[in-house]
Amino acid sequence: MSSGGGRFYERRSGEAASNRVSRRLGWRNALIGIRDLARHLDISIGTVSRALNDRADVNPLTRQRVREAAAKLGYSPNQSGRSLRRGRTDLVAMIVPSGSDNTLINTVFLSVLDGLKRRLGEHGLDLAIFLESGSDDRFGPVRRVTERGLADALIIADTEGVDPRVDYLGKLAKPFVAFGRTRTPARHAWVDADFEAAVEGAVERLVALGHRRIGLALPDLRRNYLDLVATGYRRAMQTRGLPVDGRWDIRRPSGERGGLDAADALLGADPRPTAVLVSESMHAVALYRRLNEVGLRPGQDISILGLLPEARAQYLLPTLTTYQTNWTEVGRRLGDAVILEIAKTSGEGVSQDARGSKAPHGRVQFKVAVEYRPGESVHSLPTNG
Amino acid sequence: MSSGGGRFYERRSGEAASNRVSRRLGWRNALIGIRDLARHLDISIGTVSRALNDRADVNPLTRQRVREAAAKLGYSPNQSGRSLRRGRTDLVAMIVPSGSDNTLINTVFLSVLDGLKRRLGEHGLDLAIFLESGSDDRFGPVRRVTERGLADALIIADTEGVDPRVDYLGKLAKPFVAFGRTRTPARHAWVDADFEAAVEGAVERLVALGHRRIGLALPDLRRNYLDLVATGYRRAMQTRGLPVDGRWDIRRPSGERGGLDAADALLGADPRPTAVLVSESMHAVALYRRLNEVGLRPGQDISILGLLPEARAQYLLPTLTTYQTNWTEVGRRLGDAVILEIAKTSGEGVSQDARGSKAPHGRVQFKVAVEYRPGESVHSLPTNG
DNA sequence: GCGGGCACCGTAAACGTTTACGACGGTAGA
DNA sequence: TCTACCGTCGTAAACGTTTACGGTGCCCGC
Repeated sequence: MSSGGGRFYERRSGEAASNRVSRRLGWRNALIGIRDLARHLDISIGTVSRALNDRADVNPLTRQRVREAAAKLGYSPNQSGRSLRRGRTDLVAMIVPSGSDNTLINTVFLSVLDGLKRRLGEHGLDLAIFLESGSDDRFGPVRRVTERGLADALIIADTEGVDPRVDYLGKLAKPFVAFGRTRTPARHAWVDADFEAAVEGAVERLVALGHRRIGLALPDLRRNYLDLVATGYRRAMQTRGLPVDGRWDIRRPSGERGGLDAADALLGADPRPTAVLVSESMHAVALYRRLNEVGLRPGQDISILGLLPEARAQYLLPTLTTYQTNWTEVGRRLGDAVILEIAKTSGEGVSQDARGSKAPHGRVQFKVAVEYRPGESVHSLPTNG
Repeated sequence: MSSGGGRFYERRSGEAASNRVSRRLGWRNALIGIRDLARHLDISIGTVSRALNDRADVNPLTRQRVREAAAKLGYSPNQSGRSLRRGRTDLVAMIVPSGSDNTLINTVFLSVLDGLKRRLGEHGLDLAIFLESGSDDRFGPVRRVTERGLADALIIADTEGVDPRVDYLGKLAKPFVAFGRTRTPARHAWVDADFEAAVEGAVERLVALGHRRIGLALPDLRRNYLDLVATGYRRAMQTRGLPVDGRWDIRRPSGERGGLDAADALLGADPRPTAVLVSESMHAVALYRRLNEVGLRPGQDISILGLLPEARAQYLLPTLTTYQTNWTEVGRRLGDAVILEIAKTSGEGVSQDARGSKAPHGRVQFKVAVEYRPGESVHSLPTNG
């Protein structure tokens, strides 16, 4: 019964099927296909497929037999065949900028991936990473993935204020989620950190400690979240009637060199700020270094407050006070949003006439909370400062 | 001519083909298939495929026409169909451990990815990331990828001394490259950093500065490269007739807590080492912190030398002297190795009888060089120390 | 005893490509 | 003029799966 001669429907093309497995190229121990499994069980491949896909019209006993045989022989459906037939790949593509310039994604990548991958896995989705080849062409991977049908949905990271990728994907009605907001008028799904809350909280906290001259040093990259931070900062200052001075509100190139420039600018300002908000790790490092050189101590002579992705705050001494985000949570939210987007479009396609009761049309737009992480780099001023 | 009525071979199934595009689920603006392109050009799909795949037996003029039409209509072959037919997916899977525990891969991930992705891209390969679900099951993703035929080759990261994944993949003759060596007797392809050279160079340099009591603090993770560092350290010490003391040669848990433990152990040893090698960022941070607390200064009272992945050495003050690796180069080497492995197995399958002249059977086994990055955390001892 | 319905399962047609094979027309050599 | 050959292209069969459809028994109720 286990490997006896088959029934008519398999003998018909027996001579071809017998060596079909061994004909697969490049495999010493060839993988087993659904045909092999069906032959082994003396059952049609249709039934095998239905059994494994938990369809209703299959004998529970048969289902059990098929399951056990599949486990024993190590059968698992070939993804290419399945994708071709079902029209979806069970793959989610994440588009990330390449290079080691200090962008947001670069510092928090693995944490986000962790939460994201876990959430996707619960829904049978895999994750593929596509790197952009440089800052020049942010468009190639997105087009490649959509045109070749490589993935069911995309996640685009490191969004800019106007990001051609969201227009493209929106026009194609391809499911996607942006990791970071944009200023695009069309509503699209995104997940982001609550930068406004971070900068508002930072200013509030410093003001409570007696600071009035608060500076802000940002990298001069074209990223939407940097604009959010900048405008949030100005609003927080103006709301409290605090001076907004162009000499304290600066943008310098990314990396250590730019950080040193920023430090020089801030320390050279007259009057100079008593506290500085930074958003990039290397800027913080450079600032510490300059302060050290001129004999000033963070948290004693001047306050430094890290704004966002600073998981590396602990490397600095004295410890950097910072607002951080739970990036794993961001990953999970991204996963949820992607799953929802996929469900929405596939649902629309299936029940196109039942348009009244279609899935909720709202798009996930979620700001993940920031949390205050006290360090040693903030000090209080005399109240009559 | 552009969109006129077709020839007989397309009219035959015209009524079915006419709405084939619109039947694809979930797409508002449906993608274009090879059939659409062929109909548009009034050419058979076989010729279109041959033209796009640069086969010889197609009129150069036709090839040109097809190319232009494909570009104009934005056609790109569907990857599922192509994979199914050709038996390969043009995808390389990289298996990485999840979690944010401080493993090697975690600190250098994006840099490696950068070089790797670029090299793969040159050969038309894409990269997918698969995260392991935890430290318990390092096996699931590997099996999933191979059984479902998700990728043409795998890269497994963070190898252990005996790694079941290499046995499994070796037995299946599935192309793979290990990011990190193993102690498996069977020869397999790997790319790794030259840890031996790093530790040898570190000891040599410290000895030249007059140090004799040199300590080593490693995380107690089960990773092969840590064993390499440990044995390399002992050999380097013994070769020079230097004492190897169990109190200076310690393993502590990963992370800051373990680093503080390590610092306490090293500083409490009597006599205590005058120099310490560390391999993990958080250990270095913790060591700095403890030294700071007890009033000792790195590079003045004790030498600290970072061994490997410390791209974050610049965050510490005084700067951490370190041996670093060009991780982008590692990524490139990984890419080369993967490409070679793929070529080898597919070549074997095609010309199986021409076994005498098969592709070179050697496997890439490459140690990427380490380079010395001077910092401020190393000092010299009086020669009669 | 017969018809209807149900549970289960086999059949075959897709999905979008690639590619072995053969066909056709034209050219050159005998 | 016939044959051989070459360049070019259409035909159709794969690749491995899913799924609509129909068919076979069987039971139940009339």
